[in-house]
Amino acid sequence: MTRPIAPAHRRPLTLRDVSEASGVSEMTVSRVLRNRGDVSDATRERVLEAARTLGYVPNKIAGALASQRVNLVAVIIPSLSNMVFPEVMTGVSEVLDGTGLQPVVGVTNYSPEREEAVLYEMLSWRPSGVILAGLEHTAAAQAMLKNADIPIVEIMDVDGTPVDSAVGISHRRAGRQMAEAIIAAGYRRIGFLGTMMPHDHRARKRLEGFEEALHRAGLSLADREFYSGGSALLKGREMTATILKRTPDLDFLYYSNDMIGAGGLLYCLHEGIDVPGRVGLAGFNGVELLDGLPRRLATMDACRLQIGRIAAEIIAGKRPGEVIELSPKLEPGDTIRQP
Amino acid sequence: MTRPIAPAHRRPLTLRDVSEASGVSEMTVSRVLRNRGDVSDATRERVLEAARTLGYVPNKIAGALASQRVNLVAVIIPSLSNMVFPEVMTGVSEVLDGTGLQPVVGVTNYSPEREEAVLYEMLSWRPSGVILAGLEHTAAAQAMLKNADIPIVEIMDVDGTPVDSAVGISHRRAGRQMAEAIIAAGYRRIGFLGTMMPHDHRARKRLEGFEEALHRAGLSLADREFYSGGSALLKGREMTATILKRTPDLDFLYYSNDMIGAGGLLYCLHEGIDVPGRVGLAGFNGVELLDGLPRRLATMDACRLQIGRIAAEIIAGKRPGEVIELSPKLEPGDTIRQP
DNA sequence: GCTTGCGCTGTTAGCGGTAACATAGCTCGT
DNA sequence: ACGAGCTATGTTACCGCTAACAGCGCAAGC
Repeated sequence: MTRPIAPAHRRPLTLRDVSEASGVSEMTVSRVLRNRGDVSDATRERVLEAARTLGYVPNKIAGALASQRVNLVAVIIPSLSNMVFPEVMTGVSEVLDGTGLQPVVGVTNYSPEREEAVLYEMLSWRPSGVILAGLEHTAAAQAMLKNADIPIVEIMDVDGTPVDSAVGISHRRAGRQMAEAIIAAGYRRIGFLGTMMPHDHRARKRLEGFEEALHRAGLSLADREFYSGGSALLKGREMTATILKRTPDLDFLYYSNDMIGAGGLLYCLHEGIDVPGRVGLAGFNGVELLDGLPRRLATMDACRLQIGRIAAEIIAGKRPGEVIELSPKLEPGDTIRQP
Repeated sequence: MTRPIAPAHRRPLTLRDVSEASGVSEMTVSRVLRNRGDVSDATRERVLEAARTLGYVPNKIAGALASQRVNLVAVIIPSLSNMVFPEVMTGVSEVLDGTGLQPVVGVTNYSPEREEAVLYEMLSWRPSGVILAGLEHTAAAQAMLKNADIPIVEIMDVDGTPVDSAVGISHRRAGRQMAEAIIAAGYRRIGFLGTMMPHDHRARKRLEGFEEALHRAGLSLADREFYSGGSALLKGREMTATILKRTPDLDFLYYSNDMIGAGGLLYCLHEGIDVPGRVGLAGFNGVELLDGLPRRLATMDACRLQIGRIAAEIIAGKRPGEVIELSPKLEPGDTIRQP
């Protein structure tokens, strides 16, 4: 391993080094590097040249402390591995890119305690704003958010009371709408398949809305099956086999996410089960993956990209903070009978 | 909403506020909050109590400047949306979790210029280490890395010269091994399907190794098909249709990643093509998704979790820096004839 | 010629912590 | 009884940068 080529005992470069190398004051160097204030072209060139040849990288820690400004936006999400949050991040980045603000991601793995810890850590860097998933947080986290005195945007969900702003969809309503569509299509023996995560409040709310609509129609869930961990596609396959064996007369399966729904779809196709005639299927999220499946799974778009964009716009001050409810679109695909 | 105990026109809280509230010096407060040095239990309690009721969150900016220590590790990767880097991140987090170090993710979208910009931004926060994907960087990025005087780990690939340490697999060798297995299984009319990204050096190296092994066996690629953007699963499906129409006598399809490979597999199954009898298939990466497919796609594990772990161990100083080549395991699955 | 105003550059005083050292009050051994 | 050796706490001097203001030289105005 070659330790970098450089004077053995290098002191890290500072503005002073650049200032000495270019024969101007540190302040002038600072102005040049930040493009702030008037500097003559000649001086500017000399400074840039010196900075470049020295390989100077400004110290944002010192800069932030002195200016009381930090160009960071904390983005706190439950997981990176389920295709939904990366898309939110895309939206956030798109908008933040032009503003000089920089997203910093923290992952909680659906643990409220971890969320609290990540939030504490992030706030200690004094970011310009916080975007975080969900409306449910520990009391301490809520208190920190309220105290922070920066824009806070809670995303994905609007069923609850935000600390400051919120952008998302109503998962209760989403569940309700899907149930209504299923009932309208004539299905009656309906099963639910989902995760067991106690802290996935959005999945919970969808299920609540779903059951509520069923009850209103005089129906109730005929069976349900839960999982945790593992390959979602595989789990979807397995759970579908299990639930259909246990309750053979089910005529619809509602999955809490598209990935397990896709597994279920592949299972049914493989088993030669008539979809959507004998059994109808629906998932949730509208992930891109579904486009490649042999048949298009019914699903509901969660507006992820747009949520990311709007949240970032609020943080960037391009838009007033408030509660913004987006309307997910039901995409019937090919796995739900047309009534 | 209960406004926490705090004045309307709140000045941000500092150590001084806590020190005044608890009647000790700022230094003592600092010691308590960092668990450093001796503090009597009575004082500690008083300070913690004061900090808690005030809702004080330490300012790491000031702390880092004063102590010249930053507990951040920059992790710079090309993309979050392809299932491979999230797994690397998992490995990194697992190891870093116990160390007080914190990963900060930057995404480059496979653009060298963006990588350079992200690196500059990250280095300006003076992290304790850098983990970044690949061995190919702009000259300026290389220079920054060399100058940074912190541990640098380049991950995923070992075919080239690292700045400092490297952990990964040889993609040339991986391509070669897959070709050898395919040839040994008796396939002769081999096609390649992959991305068009000019900056995906690892995919490029795999293809080079693959073709090299073919040539050595007196063969060459019978056809090839490229794509960019869109749903990988769908693209895999479409490209497979295209290439098989154009060159109907192909008896093997080598995909540059598992996602398009899965699309191809679904297409073949749907078309009733005998896999692996009439056509064999193989992908690359060993993504979890494949577990749920109707048939297991042949692939090669890229050791992503382990790469993340080892890289983090090097940064955390638990392991000497060096070039570490891992050996990917060929998983023949069900889509390659057994010789 | 002397002021006025502008363009450019420098000086001073922190930002909110922490390292390093200083000090006050003890307990002890002898 | 007294200094050594603790423990618990305070003091001082920065860390590297920027806000705010001060100053200088020079062209234009009168």
